[in-house]
Amino acid sequence: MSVSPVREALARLVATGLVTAEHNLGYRVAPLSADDLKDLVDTRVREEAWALRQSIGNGDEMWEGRVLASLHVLERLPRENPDDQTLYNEAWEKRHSDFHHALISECGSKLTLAFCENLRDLNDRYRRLSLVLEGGARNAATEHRAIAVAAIERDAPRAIEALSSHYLATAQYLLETYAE
Amino acid sequence: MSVSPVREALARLVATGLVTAEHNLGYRVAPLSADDLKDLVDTRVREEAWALRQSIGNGDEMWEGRVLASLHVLERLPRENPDDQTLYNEAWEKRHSDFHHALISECGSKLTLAFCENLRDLNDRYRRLSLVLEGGARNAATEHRAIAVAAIERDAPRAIEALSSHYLATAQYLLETYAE
DNA sequence: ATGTGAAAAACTTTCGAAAGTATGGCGATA
DNA sequence: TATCGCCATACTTTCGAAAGTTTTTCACAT
Repeated sequence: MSVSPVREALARLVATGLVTAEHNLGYRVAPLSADDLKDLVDTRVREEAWALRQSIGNGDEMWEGRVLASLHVLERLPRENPDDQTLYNEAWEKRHSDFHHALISECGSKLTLAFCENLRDLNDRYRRLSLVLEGGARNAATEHRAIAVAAIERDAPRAIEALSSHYLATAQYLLETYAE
Repeated sequence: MSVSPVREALARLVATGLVTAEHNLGYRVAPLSADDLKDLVDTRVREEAWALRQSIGNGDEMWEGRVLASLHVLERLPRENPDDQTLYNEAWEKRHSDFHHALISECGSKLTLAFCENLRDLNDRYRRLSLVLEGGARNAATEHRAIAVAAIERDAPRAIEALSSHYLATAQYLLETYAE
C-alpha cells in the first residue's frame, strides 16, 4: 500500500480518539491514563444506563429475541483463544460487542447509539489490558446473563445496576492495579 | 490544492457526521431530516442538561467569570452580518459557540464535552437554516442572559429549563414550518 | 417504443515521487 | 564544558498522474 490509504485509515482512528495527530508530527497511539479511564467508564455507564432504560421501554419481543440470541452465541464461545492463550478470541470479542449493542439497540437515538459505540471502542483497549492482567478471574458470563434477564423482565433499575457494575468492575480492577 | 488534503478534510467531516462517504462513490453532504433534527435536539438537551448541572456544581468564581465574559461579548455583537444581511456574522457565531461552551466547560468529562461540541456542529446547520426563515424574530439575547444568570445563581433546575427551551424553540419552529 | 450491452466519459482512489518540515549530530565559539 | 548555529538525515505532507470504478451514451435488437 502507499501512504494515501494508510493516512485515510489513520484519519478515521483520530476521529474515534484511538489515535492522535499533530500537524507535521504525524500520528501516535492515543495514550492511556487513569483519568481517561475514569471519564470513559463514568460517561459510558451514564449513556448506556439511559439507552438501556429506553430500550427496555421501547423494545418489543423481536428485541427480546435479539438480546437472547446474542447472549446465547456469546455463551457458546470461549473467551480465550483456543489456539493461543496470549491472543484474543476475536470471534468472542465480536459477539461480546454485538450483545452489548443488542441491549441498547432500541433506545431510539442513533446519535446516542453511535456515541456508545465509540465509547465501547475506546474502552476496549482498557478492557483487553485488564483481561491479560486478571486472566479471566471474573465470571463475565454470569454478569451478562444477569443483565439480559433483568432487561427482558423489563426491570430497568436491576438491569442498569447489573450493567453498571459489569462495566465498573473491570475499570476498578485496572485502576487499583495501577494505583501507584 | 491537490486531492490529498481535500480528501483529508472530507474524512474529518465524515467523522463529525456533516458529510457521508461511500466507497468509490465519493463524499456527499449529509442529508437533513426531521427525524435527525429531533434526535439531535433531544440528545443535545439531555447531554447539555447533565453537563450544565455538573458545571453548576463544580464551577468556581473563575467559571462564573468566563460565563459572564462570554455573555458580555456576545451581547455586544449583532447577530446579523453588518455588511450583508444574507450572510452570517461569523464573529457572532464564534462567540455564541464560546458562550455555550463556557456554560458546560466545568462538567468534568472531556468525552461528554467533546460529544456536546460535536452535537453543536451538527445542530448548526439546522439553526442557521432556522435563522434565515424566522429572520431573527425570537430574542435569543434575552434567553442567553436568562441561562447565564440562573447558572451563576447556582439554580440548576432553572438554568436547565432555560437552556432546554432555548434549544427546543429553534427546532420546534423548523419542524412546524416543514411539517408538510 | 423498450430493453440490452458495449464503449466512452466522468469520477474516485491509489501510487511513487517531489516538496516541505522537524530532528539529531557536529563543529565552532564563548 | 556549555551553547549556538548549521548541515545532514529522517519523516510528514502534498502533488500530478496512473489505475480502478461507476455512470452515461449510443447503437442495435426486440
